Amino acid sequence: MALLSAAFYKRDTVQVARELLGQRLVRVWRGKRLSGVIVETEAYLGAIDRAAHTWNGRATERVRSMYLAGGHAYVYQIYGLHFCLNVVTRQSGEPEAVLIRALEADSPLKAATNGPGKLCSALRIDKRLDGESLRGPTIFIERARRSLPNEEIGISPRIGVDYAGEAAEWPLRFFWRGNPCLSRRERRSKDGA
DNA sequence: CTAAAGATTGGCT
DNA sequence: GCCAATCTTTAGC
Repeated sequence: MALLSAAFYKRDTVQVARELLGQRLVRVWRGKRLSGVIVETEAYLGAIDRAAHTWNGRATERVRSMYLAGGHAYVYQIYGLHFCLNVVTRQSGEPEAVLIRALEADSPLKAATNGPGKLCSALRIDKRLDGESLRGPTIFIERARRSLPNEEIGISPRIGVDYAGEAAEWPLRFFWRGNPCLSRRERRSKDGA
């Protein structure tokens, strides 16, 4: 399977977040291949986005890898317990990223991957992978299929960013509609979440 | 230096 | 629905 190209990641963050749906995240750990298909993502839009770690131009040590060129990993620890994996987008110096929120795990992976912390635990992703290339030997993303058609992509506000004021309402969460491995169950009501 | 919160999760009422 | 776990980062003084 072909890796997603370097150019794929250097585009508009929302576009990358949508097109990552259906592609396969692969982690090579102790000679084993741990992988799953991406079914849920969120876009984080840099300085203008109060929900993003790089809001208002923040450039602290933690977020250094968000300033790398698109196609690198940004991994951070949350609540002292969990790690979250992000795909850095756009050009170097443009600190935007896509949070990977859920996977549909490939066999023989057994652990749950329906949440950003859970998928990192299942794929053995931690701070050591922060800043790594996503076209490297230990972690990469393969094209597993064509982009999903629009009607299969659900859209909602992002999860867990209530502190972000107006940005908390922005429709920047994308998910594969009806997939059983989403971090939250898809509601059938009109709000489309 | 000190304090508070967090892009979460799992367990319990 | 509510809350604690657990610790790094960040904001504030």
